[in-house]
Amino acid sequence: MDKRYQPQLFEQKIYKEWEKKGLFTPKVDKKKKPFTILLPLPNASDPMHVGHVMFVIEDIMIRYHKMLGEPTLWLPGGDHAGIETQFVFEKKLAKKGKSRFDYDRKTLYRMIWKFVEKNRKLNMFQMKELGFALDWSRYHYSLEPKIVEQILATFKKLHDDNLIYRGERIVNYCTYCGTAFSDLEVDHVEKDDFLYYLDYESVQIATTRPETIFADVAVAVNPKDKRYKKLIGKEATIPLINKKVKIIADDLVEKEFGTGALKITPAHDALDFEIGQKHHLPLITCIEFFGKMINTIKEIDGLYPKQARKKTLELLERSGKLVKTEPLRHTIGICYRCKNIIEPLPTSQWYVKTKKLAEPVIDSVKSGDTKLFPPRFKKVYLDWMENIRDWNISRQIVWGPRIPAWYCLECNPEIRLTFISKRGKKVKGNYSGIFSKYSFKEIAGGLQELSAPVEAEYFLKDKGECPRCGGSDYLQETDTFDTWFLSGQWPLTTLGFDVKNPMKSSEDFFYFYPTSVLDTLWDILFFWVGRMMILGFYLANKTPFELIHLHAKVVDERGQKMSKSKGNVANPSKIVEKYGADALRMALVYGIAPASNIALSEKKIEAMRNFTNKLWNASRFILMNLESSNFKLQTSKQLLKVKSLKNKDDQQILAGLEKLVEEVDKNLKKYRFGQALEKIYQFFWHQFCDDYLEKVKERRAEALPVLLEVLVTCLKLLHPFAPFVTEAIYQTFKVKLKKHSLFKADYLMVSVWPQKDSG
RNA sequence: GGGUUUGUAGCUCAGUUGGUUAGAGCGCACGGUUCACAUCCGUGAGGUCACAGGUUCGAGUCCUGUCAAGCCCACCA
Repeated sequence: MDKRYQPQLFEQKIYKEWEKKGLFTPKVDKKKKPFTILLPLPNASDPMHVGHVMFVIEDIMIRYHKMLGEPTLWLPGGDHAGIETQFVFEKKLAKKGKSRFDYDRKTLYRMIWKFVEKNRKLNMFQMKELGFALDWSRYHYSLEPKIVEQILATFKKLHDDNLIYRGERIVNYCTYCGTAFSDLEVDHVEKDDFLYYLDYESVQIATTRPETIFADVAVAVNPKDKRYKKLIGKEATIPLINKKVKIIADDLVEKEFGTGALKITPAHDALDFEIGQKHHLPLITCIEFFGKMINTIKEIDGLYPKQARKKTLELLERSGKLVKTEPLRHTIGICYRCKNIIEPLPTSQWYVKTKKLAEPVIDSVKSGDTKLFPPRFKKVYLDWMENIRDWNISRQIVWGPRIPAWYCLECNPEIRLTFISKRGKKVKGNYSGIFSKYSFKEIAGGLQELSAPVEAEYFLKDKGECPRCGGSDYLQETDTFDTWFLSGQWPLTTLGFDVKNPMKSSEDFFYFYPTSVLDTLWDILFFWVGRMMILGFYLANKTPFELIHLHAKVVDERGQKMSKSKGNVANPSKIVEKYGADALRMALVYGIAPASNIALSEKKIEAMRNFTNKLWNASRFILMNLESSNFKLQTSKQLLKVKSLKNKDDQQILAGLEKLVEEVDKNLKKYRFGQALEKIYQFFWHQFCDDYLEKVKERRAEALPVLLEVLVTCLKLLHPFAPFVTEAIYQTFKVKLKKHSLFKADYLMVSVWPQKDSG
């Protein structure tokens, strides 16, 4: 053995061997209950970052259960990650001076596909690099045909069950990304802004968005507000355009805020939209989808809202309608991806009715059929489920499967189309306005986007003709599915569930579903876990997992979240290269409490690297003694039964070992991985090396059985945390002690977990 | 506004159901090259466990309040 442990010499070699021997693939034994975890599928848009290394917690559980002799499956996958990926790709395009608008959707899709394939392979390599005991023979990708086929069937089923509808309402629209977002995808930030008091003649209103006055359709006051009682039903006048609107009463209006009178702009504010619906007010738009002003006045039209605000204020001031300006700190919604301000806009989107679907989920969590760890998340999870809103599943991007609905253009002439013509010219307009100039083939070939009015008729099956008029000029919806619609069915699709005919699902499904543990970052508890449960119950009538285990976020030394923009993202491959995978793995686990943030520092990784070296050298010491003594290497009969040893030190260390086994076991069962590792570290380094090993130097030969017993037991306990170095040492010993009972298993990875009474 | 978590050594954090002198890693001080390891070994300094009350024979650990920080949720224009 070398003087130092050099991970580079062993890691890849050992991983390949494990893989070759099929150790990652569970042996299905119907008499035994399997232990199953689905890997939270990494986004194929990006290489993995250090946060992903937290999957090591899953690896620890998997390896532990494998050593307990359970059929153990850890199923890997890759996610096409719709918006995320398209966003990353568009940034790449931008560097080349291009944008998504330069390509028709087929071309763009193909380009992204190619880009993603590269990253998918990189992701797989990185997971192997970290030693993850994933069953690669069951790997799935969210865009593979079988998976997509299933999720389309789910859409159909939801539709047949009347749980899908199209709705026109205010959505969170990012004019930069060009798509709507669900409420979950909107970040909120505090911003110092101003509150402007405007003179509407009969009444004064206060607003932060003076540029939207052109789309006002009413002014609302609280019915209990004495100041305005007399004005209800009267009129107010919008400045600059001198338009008269009604003053209405609604208790959603806060009396205390501003003047207590609220201008109602249903097209550009969610609250206003709600009030507008209630009072049957019209919808006037003054900001279009690319973020520019329309339907205003000639000084403003065509400007972006920011400039428009400035200009509007200027004009208001000049006309004496700007009464006063107050500073105001409030929160605004921004796009979680590009950080631009979210524009609430009215659009038609596809929704899933979620209220009913959430009921069995709530029951399951309440009754404890599905548990959460740490348990404190139960409350917030239930809270979200109980107040769930309908789920907008449509996204206006190309990257992902399109919603399987078709529109006949003849039957829906008001459909708005955007496409690139044969001559490479971008064309926009309603079908009714352009059908005479462009053939259907030309439109379909260069199609970028279509936008159908909410009342448009669609059909679900691509039959070859419109079921209504029999025509063949129809186009598929260009909206794609929200990524979570696909990954929300991950436990079902990857295990071979058959949506159309559940009884015909694959054997894997019946054996492994529900899975044992779902471990993930709490960031996506609602995004992902919530949807998986909803769809799991809806389709399979069972929870997808028995336990939801939430792990922590990795932050830098100063407690800052790792993000690219901060430039503090650590590259796991680089760390592995420098310190070894085991060191990185242990650095993320050692001394952490469940679901609290983890500050990763280079010092800590170094400390863990030193620990792997300590293991290595203690082993080297034992091996050297083994070789220099008269120890018969090939037989186990020569060994004394460790239990019969009389020496006090021996007894003490063995008692300590027994206690350690018990404690590690207890901690692992309670998901206290940090504690478990700390216990092993302390025992091995200080009790075993510093103390016992030093003491027995004078009677090495005699102590050999004890040394071996303690070493192998520690290797086993440590294996889930540091699989490589432990396996490397085990193999080194195995070569010398082939027949020894401690080295029966071909690989430490599949050896038997230490039992309490084994000493 | 509602919810939730955290506040323990210079730094990053453990401390499981309340039980003897409160722990680790890193850092710091001093001392060690002997045949496992300088990625090492030994010795040591350093904490009124945020603050104030309470329960208890006994509290870092349970309860109440205060202060501070973080996170999540929410339609304050």
